[in-house]
Amino acid sequence: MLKYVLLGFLNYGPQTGYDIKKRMDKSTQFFWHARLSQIYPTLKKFAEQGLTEVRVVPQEGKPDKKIYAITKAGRAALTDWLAESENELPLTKDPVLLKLFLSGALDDKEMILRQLHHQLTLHRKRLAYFQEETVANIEQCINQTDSARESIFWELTRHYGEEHERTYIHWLEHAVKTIEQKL
Amino acid sequence: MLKYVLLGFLNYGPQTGYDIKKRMDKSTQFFWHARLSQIYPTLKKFAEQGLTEVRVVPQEGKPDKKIYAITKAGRAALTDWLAESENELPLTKDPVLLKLFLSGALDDKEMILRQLHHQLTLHRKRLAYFQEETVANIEQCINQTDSARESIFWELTRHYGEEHERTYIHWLEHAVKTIEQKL
DNA sequence: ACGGGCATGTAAGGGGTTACATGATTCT
DNA sequence: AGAATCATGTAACCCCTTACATGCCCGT
Repeated sequence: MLKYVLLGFLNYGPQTGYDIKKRMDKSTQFFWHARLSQIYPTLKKFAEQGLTEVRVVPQEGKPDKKIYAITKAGRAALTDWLAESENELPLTKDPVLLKLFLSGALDDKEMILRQLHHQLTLHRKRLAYFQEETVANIEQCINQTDSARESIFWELTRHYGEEHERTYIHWLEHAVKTIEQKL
Repeated sequence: MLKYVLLGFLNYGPQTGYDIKKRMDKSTQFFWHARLSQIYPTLKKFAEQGLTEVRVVPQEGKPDKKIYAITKAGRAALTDWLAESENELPLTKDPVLLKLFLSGALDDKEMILRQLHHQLTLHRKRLAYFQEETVANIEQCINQTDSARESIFWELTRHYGEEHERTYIHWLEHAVKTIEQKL
């Protein structure tokens, strides 16, 4: 899967693995992410498969830059994958939900409430992130690269993030109330 | 992490790995899941660590039943873990969001809309599942095992599932409209 | 007759994380 | 003075999935 994410980013224009990582951290971070130690080897394989072409830019004091550009074959692989229908729902693993589910094993209701309040803080921060930083990132990207068409999709996924966080926060507030009253 | 999930289920009462798997499929399935091929080896290690005690019930035509019971040490390990605060937000990987984010690479808007409609079908089914099957499962479990206290937590996580699906569906509907209009 | 439930496991491989390695420049 | 940014990678390890292996009983 990472394969296609990388092709997807290369489709915006030629860039290095390091560049892709930075962009990922600012955009797909919350529904897709990867480390450099996974990105570099994956990119390396692309050349063999004819999905990309590489230009090496020598540098001093740093490793040489490897600028990857997507090929026709690469673009074809990407669009094929995008067109495939997704038949499985994503199987999230959420330790917080899991802990709450199993919290019958805890006698101390204050402990559970502390956990939930802590989560509220984290999710409120992330909601703010989607409402501020992400909006700014998208705007900046539109200005720099003239990508009105793409921006529709970026905004849609950003909006999902915002709505998701809002729902999570409401639910946490509801959970706090329920536990305070019923436990 | 699976370690604690298994301890959590064993805390409801002694049972086999097969039993745990069945219960998991009916309850935590959507925020935590595992295969039998992972559950069995993990349970096996517990005995060595003194977290469980095993009773072997001979059977014919089937492998002998191994009924695991949690020990004091096991319960302590479980409650310690439950009390630990979660500092990371769960990093979901959602291929649908990812594809939509990268859909600028597709010229054919109908393809994108088809994908979204397909997702709507899947999520509506799952919403119904949370509203029907899960409710029934919880009720059945309360009747069978006298677990009013635990049921508060089960209902809270079920409720999360319902709200999450509702939000996802609303967002998909919004995405469909946006693409129909703006693309 | 065939599929599903019961009940246990092993082995191979894929995907991902963590740790290690290098080294100049720029910001705080 | 120390951290962050730039820029690449390798190696060990862990978690998880997929495939394989066995075999009876029950329902349709």
